[in-house]
Amino acid sequence: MNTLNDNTIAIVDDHLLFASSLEKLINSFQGFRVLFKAQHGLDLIDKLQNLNDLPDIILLDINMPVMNGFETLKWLTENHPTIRVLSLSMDDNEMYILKMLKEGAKGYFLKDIHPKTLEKALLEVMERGFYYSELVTNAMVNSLHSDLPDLDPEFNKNELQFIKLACSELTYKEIADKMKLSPKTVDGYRQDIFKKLGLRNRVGLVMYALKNKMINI
Amino acid sequence: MNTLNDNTIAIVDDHLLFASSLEKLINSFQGFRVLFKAQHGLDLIDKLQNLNDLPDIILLDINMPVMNGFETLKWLTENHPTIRVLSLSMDDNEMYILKMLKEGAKGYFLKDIHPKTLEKALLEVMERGFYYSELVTNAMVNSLHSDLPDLDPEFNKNELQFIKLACSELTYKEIADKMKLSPKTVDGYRQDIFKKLGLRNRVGLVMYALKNKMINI
DNA sequence: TAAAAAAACAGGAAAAACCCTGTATAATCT
DNA sequence: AGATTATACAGGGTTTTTCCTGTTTTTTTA
Repeated sequence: MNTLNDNTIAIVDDHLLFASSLEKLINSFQGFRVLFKAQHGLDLIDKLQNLNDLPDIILLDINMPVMNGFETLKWLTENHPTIRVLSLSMDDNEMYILKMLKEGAKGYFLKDIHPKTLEKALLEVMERGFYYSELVTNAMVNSLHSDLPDLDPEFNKNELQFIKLACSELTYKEIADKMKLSPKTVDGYRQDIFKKLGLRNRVGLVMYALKNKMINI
Repeated sequence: MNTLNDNTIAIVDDHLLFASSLEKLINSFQGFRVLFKAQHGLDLIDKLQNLNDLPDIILLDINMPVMNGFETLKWLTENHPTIRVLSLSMDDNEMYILKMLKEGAKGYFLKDIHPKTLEKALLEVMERGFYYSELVTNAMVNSLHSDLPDLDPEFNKNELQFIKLACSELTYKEIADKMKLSPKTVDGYRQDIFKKLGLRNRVGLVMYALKNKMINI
């Protein structure tokens, strides 16, 4: 085991138990070694800046506190475009997959894959630069013939707050009170958002917000 | 390392990568060794019946396909009450914690705990029979002064189907059509369920269903 | 099989959600 | 400064949801 020539890996995941365990697994792969672990995006940025050694590959979780996988990936492609980022999530949500690929991820895996698959993927990413599982290619193909609504619509602060409050049992009138706005204004937000996202009613909005992790359960 | 006297552990988790990694971690703990892994409850039952050796401890995930953690724990307490079951989840949802403890779990951990904590917990469970983290004791204390609605209300088939459909963009009339029932009957379901769960409106029902994993996002 | 319980269904009414169109005001740009 | 654009807000109507109180029908149980 030539430690010097090993490909180095960083793990970014808030589940310490998972990260620590995965570290052991990866260190048991020939030719790979975990350089460091981080709990979330900010932690990663901090560690990248205080270390003089960059990892070859970053395994990046999506759901994390403080700074999530999307934001982190965006930062990485801007600041360290040479590092290959593989997304490692529990969610097979197609929107997630497409969003991460669009941002420049070199692969997307579910946490239920077999260790051997991960090993193969790591090797392939080092050789070819990417690894697209069937999950990923399917998502890409599907995205071609289904016209999904706007992949990443923008919401301003008020709209975001409205969406959060709309996912509670508050009536729109109560939401308007909380936001110190007229009920009519709030109704305007609702209408704009419904049109932007192609929704029929409030339940659709709640499901949308959940799918896109705009709120936590 | 006396393999014969090691305490044995079974891991039940559908995330193969996590399970395999955790296995390596636990095998590195002194005095513990992973006997086998299962992907979900049914798989566990199968393996318990085909092996002549029972594990001392089972680490049980909650969110799993086929047979989830709640159902699995119920089966275990009925069929193998001597096995100590520790719940290992990503959700700090208080309802989850209480439900699992009520069913007889000897502990409840989040996946973001430190490996050392897990090791300590495993040791303590073997010595004292249980390990209650701060998370768990807090949940228990809170449950004393807040009168949560019915911890585990029962729903019949129609109610369950109604709840699932209510989490979509369908109107109640459309739901009634789908269920081949009168809209008034469906409205009766709604009213009963709202009262049973203390809900104000449909969004509340959607959030309830999500918190209790009655539907998937 | 008669009584009790549960499930299906109704009438009717108030509240909330939904939808369209239009105006005043504030912010931004040329 | 004047034009453009975005934001806040209104009027007013339709649909859906929510809620209350019943009756009829079916199923369960004694």
